[in-house]
This record gives sequence, structure tokens and C-alpha cells, in this order.
Amino acid sequence: MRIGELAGELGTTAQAVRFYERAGLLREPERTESGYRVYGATDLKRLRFIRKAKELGFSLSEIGGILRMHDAGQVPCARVMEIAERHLRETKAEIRRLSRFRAELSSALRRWKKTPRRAVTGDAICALIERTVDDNHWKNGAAKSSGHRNGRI
Amino acid sequence: MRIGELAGELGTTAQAVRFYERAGLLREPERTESGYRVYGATDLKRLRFIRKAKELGFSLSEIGGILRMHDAGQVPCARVMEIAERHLRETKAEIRRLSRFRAELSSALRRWKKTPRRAVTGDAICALIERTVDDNHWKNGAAKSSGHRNGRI
DNA sequence: CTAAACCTTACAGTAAGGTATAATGTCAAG
DNA sequence: CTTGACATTATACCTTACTGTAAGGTTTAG
Repeated sequence: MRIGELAGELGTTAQAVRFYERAGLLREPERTESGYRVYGATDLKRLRFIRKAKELGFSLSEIGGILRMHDAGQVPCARVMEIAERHLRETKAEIRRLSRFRAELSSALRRWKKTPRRAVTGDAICALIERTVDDNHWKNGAAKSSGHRNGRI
Repeated sequence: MRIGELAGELGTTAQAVRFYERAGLLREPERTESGYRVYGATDLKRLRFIRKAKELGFSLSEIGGILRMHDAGQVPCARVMEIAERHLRETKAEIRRLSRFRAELSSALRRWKKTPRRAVTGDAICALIERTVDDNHWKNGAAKSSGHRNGRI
């Protein structure tokens, strides 16, 4: 199969497949006489693995590491667990942080509804934000938030 | 005060402040005769708001929207709530997704410990990933994971 | 007076994960 | 034999939120 078919099979594009090849996730495939890439069942499985892992939150460099283990004959499942657990911990930490923030938001909002506007707002831009506790001691803050702004998927 | 002092006051850098100015979050300040930017208490408050909102997970363009509301004489707190609630919903959705994934991981891992390696692994790269349920119907997947790879804060 | 520390501009680069474009070549069908 | 759908390459561009660098001008402490 050629690159477009391989990509289409997994809901991605030929460019992305070439990108994965340059990134070292896919080996350089055989070529036809005219230079077209030709893929087989093994490549399809490998690409399916890459797409699936990416869906599950693995970065391409993590996926690269896993694939290199596989290529070296090792079973990478322990490493996979490790990375997945880390993602989960990070996400949980973020939801704790956000939940605290929401709690503060709602209590500020209650105050805000009870008090004359100007009294709460004061000289702040938005008291909801300026009055939150300083959470600098929680290293690794938001700074990225989750998805939604680019990629399809 | 000059740019370095303003930045230092809030734990950021002069470059970042100039960046905010170009991005339209800070107005162009007065200048000394020699062209140095000169800031006052209002600018300090505005920058403090920006940094705080960013810590709480707001993107610069969201912050820009909020500041434009403020500059137009409106109280942006309702909008702030809206964005914060959305961030929280997104993060919760992601933790649900990850939790499901982890549940699958652990059950796969139990199977994996009970069965001879080859039987579970089969011809997969890592059965833990290949055998996860297809969750494409959960639009907006991971595709970004949370933080950790760049920003100070 | 000089050196350090600060300021100015403009432009390039980073990370991640691609997407888009240009200019060209190939292959099957009509 | 031409049209259209595919393929090739290289290079540039996108987002976000900055950071770094070059090449210079200014201010301040000693």
C-alpha cells in the first residue's frame, strides 16, 4: 500500500506519516521504481500503535522511546504503565488546583452577589482573580491548560 | 519605574513585558527622554492581573478579552467565571478519560501477570495500548497532556 | 572616567505536532 | 494523449508564550 492509503486507513494524512518517518517513529519504507513509499501490514500495525498511544496522551518522544524498546526486543509495557501513571498524576494534580480555584471563585461570587458592585470590585480589574490565594507553592501550575485550541482528533 | 523593576516585582522579565505590550495586553507606556519605558501603579496592577490570571489557567488571548471588557468599562467577572468553569470541565473530562484508561491498564496488567508473556503480548507492540477500547467518540482527546515540558512558574 | 547594569530595536529560535505550499513526477482511466 | 488523483522533495508556516541574540545607547556606582 502507498502512503495515502496507509494514512487514510488510520484517519491521518500522508504528510503526518512522512513527519513520523523523519521523527524516527517509522522506518524508511521500500520504494517503487518511481520512488513511491510502499508499506505493508507491519507498518500499518506500527502506525496504528502510534495513533492509539497519541490518543491516550503519549507524546511522540515517549512513543519513540517505547518503539525503540520494542525494536530492541524488549516488552515496553512496564514503561507504558509508568508514563500513563505519570500523566494521570499530573492531570489529577491539575484538577485539584482547578477545583480549589473554583471553590474560591464561587465563594467570591457569593460575596459579590450580596455586596454592592463597587464595594467588592474596588479598584481591581476583576476581584475574582485578584483575590485568589497565592498558590505559588504549588509548583507546576496551569501554564498550558488542556487541549481544545488546535489539533483535530 | 522602568521595565526591569516592573518585571522583577512580579517575577517575570523585561522581554515578557514587552511581549505583553506587543500582544495588546499592556498599553504603550510613557517614555523617558532617552526612550526608556516608564510605568506607574496602574501598570503594575494590570501586569499583576495578567500574571495571576495566567497562573489560574487563562490564555493570553482570554486575558486580552477580559482586559478589553474592563477597558470598555464593563465588569468582566461573569466572563471570568465562564472561562474558569470551562477549564475545569475540560480538565475533569480529561481526568475521566485518563481514569478509564488507567482502569483498563490495570486490568490488562493483571491478565498479563497471570498469563505467559507471549500469549498476552501476541504480535502487538504493547497489548496495554493496542487493546484499549476505541474511545474516538469522546471528541477532543488528550493531544496535549498537561504542562511539565516547558514553562517556569 | 569607566565598567556594570540597564535600556532600545529587530529578528530568530524554542517546544510539539503537525499543516500548507511550490514545483515537479507518476499512474490509471477515458 | 490528456486529465485527475496521487506521489515526490524542500521549505515555510501555524499555535502559545515566551527566550535569546545582536548591535547599539543610557544610567549609575565607584
